[in-house]
Amino acid sequence: MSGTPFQRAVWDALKRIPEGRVTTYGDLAAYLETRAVRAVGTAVGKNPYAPDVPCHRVVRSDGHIGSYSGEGGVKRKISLLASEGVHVSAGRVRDFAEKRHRFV
DNA sequence: AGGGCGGCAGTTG
DNA sequence: TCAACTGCCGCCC
Repeated sequence: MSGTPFQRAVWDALKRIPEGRVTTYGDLAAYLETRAVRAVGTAVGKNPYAPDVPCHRVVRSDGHIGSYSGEGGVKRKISLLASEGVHVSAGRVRDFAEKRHRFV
């Protein structure tokens, strides 16, 4: 099981996000040249390579932490981000604009 | 500030 | 195989 081409494209994009940075589902969709933002979210959640593919570095376009279907849920997502220097308070990423990674 | 609809891949009946 | 529902969202009403 290695996922569909679409999922692999999403996961591959995730690996391009540097540590300590985050991106949004919208940016991900734009990078993949699709408007299927929800589909992107679904693909991210299906990621089977937990730590290797940093699915926790994907947040909402408004800076909110979003959701997390992996072990520990949102709590875990926040912990992982915190360990990289990305702090979350009140469900929001601090200095979101600065931490936001742009695919070039 | 809140709620609802929209576009798309995957999964399930 | 076909149709319908769901999902780590986003944007407009």
